Amino acid sequence: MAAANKMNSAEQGAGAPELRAPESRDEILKAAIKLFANRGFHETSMAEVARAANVSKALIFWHFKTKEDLFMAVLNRLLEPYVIDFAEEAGALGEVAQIMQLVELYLMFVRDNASSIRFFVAQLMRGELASDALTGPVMQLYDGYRGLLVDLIGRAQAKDLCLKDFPAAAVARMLLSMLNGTLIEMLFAENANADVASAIAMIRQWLFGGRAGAAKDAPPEL
Amino acid sequence: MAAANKMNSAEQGAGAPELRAPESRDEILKAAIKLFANRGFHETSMAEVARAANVSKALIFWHFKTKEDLFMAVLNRLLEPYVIDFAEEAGALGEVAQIMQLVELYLMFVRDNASSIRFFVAQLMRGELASDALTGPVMQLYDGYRGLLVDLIGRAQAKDLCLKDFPAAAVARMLLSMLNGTLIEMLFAENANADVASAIAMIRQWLFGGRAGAAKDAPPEL
DNA sequence: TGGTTCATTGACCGGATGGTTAGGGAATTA
DNA sequence: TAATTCCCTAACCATCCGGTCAATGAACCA
Repeated sequence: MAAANKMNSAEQGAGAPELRAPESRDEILKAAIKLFANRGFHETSMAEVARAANVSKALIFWHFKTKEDLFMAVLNRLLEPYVIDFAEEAGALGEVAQIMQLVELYLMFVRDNASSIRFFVAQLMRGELASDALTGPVMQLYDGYRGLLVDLIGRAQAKDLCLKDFPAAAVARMLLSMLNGTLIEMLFAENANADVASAIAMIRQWLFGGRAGAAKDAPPEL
Repeated sequence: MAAANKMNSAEQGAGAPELRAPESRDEILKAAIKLFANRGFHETSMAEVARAANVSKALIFWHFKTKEDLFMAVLNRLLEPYVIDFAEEAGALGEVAQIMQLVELYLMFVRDNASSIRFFVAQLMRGELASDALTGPVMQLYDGYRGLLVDLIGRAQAKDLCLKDFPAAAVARMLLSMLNGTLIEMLFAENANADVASAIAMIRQWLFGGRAGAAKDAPPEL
């Protein structure tokens, strides 16, 4: 029977579990990601996706019932790297080191996923589509991150390791504003790498300024 | 001759200098602003604009040669309040007071123009159209603001009135990141007013923390 | 061998969209 | 009054878009 030899030529790699269609579906997804990401939903036609993926338009509709289906698939594919467990990432270090590690995590994540983040923010901005399918996961991630921050900052304040002039929630909100501000700076200007280290240094100084608190046990390694 | 009685019914108000057509053009512009702002360019059809402005579609094309022409007109109209001379706004106060006034100016401006700013950011994000017509003025404004900030911070540092652990340019960049972060927080969540005062307080503490510098001569009045 | 499923396609369809055109009515001008 | 200009419209047009369909070849199954 010459078993297990379905695919025609190229290797199939680790296929997603839910689909059978060999590789065209993936080709379509890749093309759609590129097009949707830098042209948006309404500005991208199915014919363009088809052309970019070297398939017929009808095949796209065979794989995905509708254009919005395709868009949702793209969205979910792009959302995959966003499943992060921040709590797990920050080991059992001291509060100060954990906070700084979260800061670095945020910045490095932004740097490494700049293009999809730009896409998501643009998408979030104008609620045009997928407002629920996007805001859901994104907000969950965001709130988790902020929760961790508030908790850690609160504990650091209790130990007098960290700026105490404002309630932990306010400090956390401001820290997030700094991070988000740096994010959009990185998103707009393409000089990503340069000022990340500087931003980290200034945040550390702001949060733990005078205190002789925990040493710099987590070198940035950017 | 019954002079000066052209318009049919409603008062015409202060007409823009460059156009003759009585009021329909303005009606169209107003409708287009609303539609473009919260539905985007490609998602807004000329028929919709026509319906919203209570005119025929053809009239729009009589006033504006093409859809993109209309969009540019909308853009310029929305850009009008953005012609601010920051240097003039901040009078001859001390450096500290001037910096804080710039900060408040930024935040209040964002609060008062939230909707058009959201539109601009969304537009800037995805370069789909008008990338030049927008980035030009916006960047000019932004750079002017940052320039002022760098200068003032530098002078404040020289007088030992302000945080000196980092070069003025870096401090200014971080301050802008904070402001931009607060901006996007205000843009996404609609709780605008609440945390502006808090943000201002934290920025003041960050910049002029220990120093017994200039008094709070400019009450926020938010 | 013949049937069934899978993967794929070119051709087609109704609808919406940006844009045009020919014309009408009111005011101004001559 | 006649011609001209300005403002405005209904009707039209070509094009493109999302989506459907009938057909086709290849692999698998009986």
